[in-house]
Amino acid sequence: MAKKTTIYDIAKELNITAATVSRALNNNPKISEATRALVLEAASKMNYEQNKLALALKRGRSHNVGVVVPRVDSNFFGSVIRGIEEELNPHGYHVIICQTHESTERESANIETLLNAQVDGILISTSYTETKPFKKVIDKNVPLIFFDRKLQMDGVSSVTINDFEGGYKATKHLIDMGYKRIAHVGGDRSLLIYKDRFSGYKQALLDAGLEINESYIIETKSSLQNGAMAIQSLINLDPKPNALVSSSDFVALGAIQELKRLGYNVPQDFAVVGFSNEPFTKFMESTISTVNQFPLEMGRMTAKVFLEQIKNASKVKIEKKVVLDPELIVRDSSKSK
Amino acid sequence: MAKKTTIYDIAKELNITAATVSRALNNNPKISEATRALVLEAASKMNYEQNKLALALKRGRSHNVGVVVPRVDSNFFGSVIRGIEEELNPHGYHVIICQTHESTERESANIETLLNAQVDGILISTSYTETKPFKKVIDKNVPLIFFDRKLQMDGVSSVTINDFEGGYKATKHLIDMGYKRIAHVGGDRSLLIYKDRFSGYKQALLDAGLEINESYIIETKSSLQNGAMAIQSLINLDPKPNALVSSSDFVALGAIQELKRLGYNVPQDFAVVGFSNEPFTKFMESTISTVNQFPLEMGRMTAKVFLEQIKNASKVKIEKKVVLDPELIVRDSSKSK
DNA sequence: TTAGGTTTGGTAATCGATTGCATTTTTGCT
DNA sequence: AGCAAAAATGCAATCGATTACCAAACCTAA
Repeated sequence: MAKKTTIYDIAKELNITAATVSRALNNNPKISEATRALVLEAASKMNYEQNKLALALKRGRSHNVGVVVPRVDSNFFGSVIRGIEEELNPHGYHVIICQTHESTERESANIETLLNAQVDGILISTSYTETKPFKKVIDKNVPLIFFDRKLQMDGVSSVTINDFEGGYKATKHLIDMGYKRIAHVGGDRSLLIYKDRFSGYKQALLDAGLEINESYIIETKSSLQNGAMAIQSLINLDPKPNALVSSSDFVALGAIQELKRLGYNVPQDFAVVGFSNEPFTKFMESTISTVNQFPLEMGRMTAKVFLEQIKNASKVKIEKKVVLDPELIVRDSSKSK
Repeated sequence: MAKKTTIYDIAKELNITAATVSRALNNNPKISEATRALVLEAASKMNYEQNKLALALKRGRSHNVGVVVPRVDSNFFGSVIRGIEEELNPHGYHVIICQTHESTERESANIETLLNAQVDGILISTSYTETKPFKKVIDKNVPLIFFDRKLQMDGVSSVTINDFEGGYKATKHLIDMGYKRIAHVGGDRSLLIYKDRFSGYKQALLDAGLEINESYIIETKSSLQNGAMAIQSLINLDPKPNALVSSSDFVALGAIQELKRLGYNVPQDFAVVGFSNEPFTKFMESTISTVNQFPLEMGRMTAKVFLEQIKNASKVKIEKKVVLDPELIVRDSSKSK
């Protein structure tokens, strides 16, 4: 039940004022070495520790930053958070995590609570498609940074990967391997990341002089089951596709499993490329080609952009767009025809 | 740059005192309905929001809890954190995450910073084997709860799974399937979880009247590579084992891959059971038997124990040990002989 | 000796909210 | 109308630290 010692306790002990104690502890040059030594000794003897809450109230900075993600139990977001943490901790910042489960209501609620917890910044991978909910953050002058799933807002920085390039590379790779009837199974295209990956897919086809077959294009949520279902409908088309670019590793895996169940050989009869480089894609017996989004780097970079923004708080608002380059990882599921 | 409005601003606006405003906002019955209405209206008009920092300083409670884990980018800890979050958020608590990377120095540093960030509790999966670093937390009267990787400390609650039972069930399952020469590849046994899993393994053998072969027992860190290496050494023994219980899914996978590379059939020639139910274990073409630790429930339960502890803060210290029952999940890697 | 400069340390306001106690206003009752 | 009880609000301290401004004490040089 040790009552915490404050600078007042130390002051009383030494018959000086709290102001002196504070200055001594903060290496203020207006304090003589003699008293400083006394204070430091008393402080350590009394197990003094600065109360960060009081400091935060005085300074108006909590040294906490909020991170909002759809979920924390996926490798991608887990790694991003890890990157953010590793970059921010050494600077004395703590990371407060919130999950939205892709619900915009929850996302709003999370932002709300983070704001009045007085966080020094909000790093978010949003599920919103409109900027309205973020106006308030801007108004309060709280640094806001998007990562992965961003929105286009003036004066707001973001760290993303080039999703267009990711979609393009994956598709071009399949084309280069000789596949010509390439399907696309992607996520909700009202989200920029999915829209961009899709655009990359289309562009790659166009650049190769291949035509875009609307019936080859499926929009669905990321899950094994939806991957299987996608195959079921694609396989009935005439001519049926012989390759698939997905914006999700889970869809890719579901598709591969279904293809095998139906007796197709992957990649000979049907090639598949996923997206995100989830761990299981390289653990499979027959590994899955995918696109690496460098989540650790994304997290680190997001944190760096935040720190930069904090430093220049007084100056003009800066808008920084960092776009990481995705890496195509070719594995068994698309290796040869 | 909207300067935040405080209760003083509202007070000035209405020509009353801040005390009245505070009471009105807190539904204190000493305030007349008339003024309360006025205050509420002014508050919403002026976009008032309570400054939690000031509140925290006054109350001595920050409504933040610290969660310390080896890492956040694994499915197991990610899920535990998710469970904690989901349970704690509705009660107004925020979760501050720290990673230790299994380093005890980092763990100490994390505890230190959490303490002077004035967290209301620390939930931790420790890498320590001694209780000394936690004395300070106890002294400061900050609720401390261990989960998964715990230490035995008087008056400290914990939420774990029955690791002994997990090891026992996995081993007994292999025995029931007819395997008699069962090896064990586990983690550092100075950590309780690994020691217990190992004990379960031994007990299952003893109960079945099988003898314990010391050369079948390997202690190593969790990784694919170490799994492969374990197989390399086990396979040279005479008589060579024909099954393996591991305390890690990664070791199990590494072992399976190496076995296949060497031409063995899994599970006919050699059965394998892992531990933790990592996602990839069920995504593989040939799935991996494992032990489910119910991480989401573990997280939720840990949070509940914390909330309970907070509520009874004034009363005697309570020590609550929650032990979840692990579930053996039988899959391809051990299904038949 | 004295005006003026340096050190060193103290005083008191501030950050934003809560709350025990005192005071004022209102109400109710005779 | 008079007055005690009840209701509504104000005053000021508190949580723990920082810091602008002020005030001693000491020193220096003419």
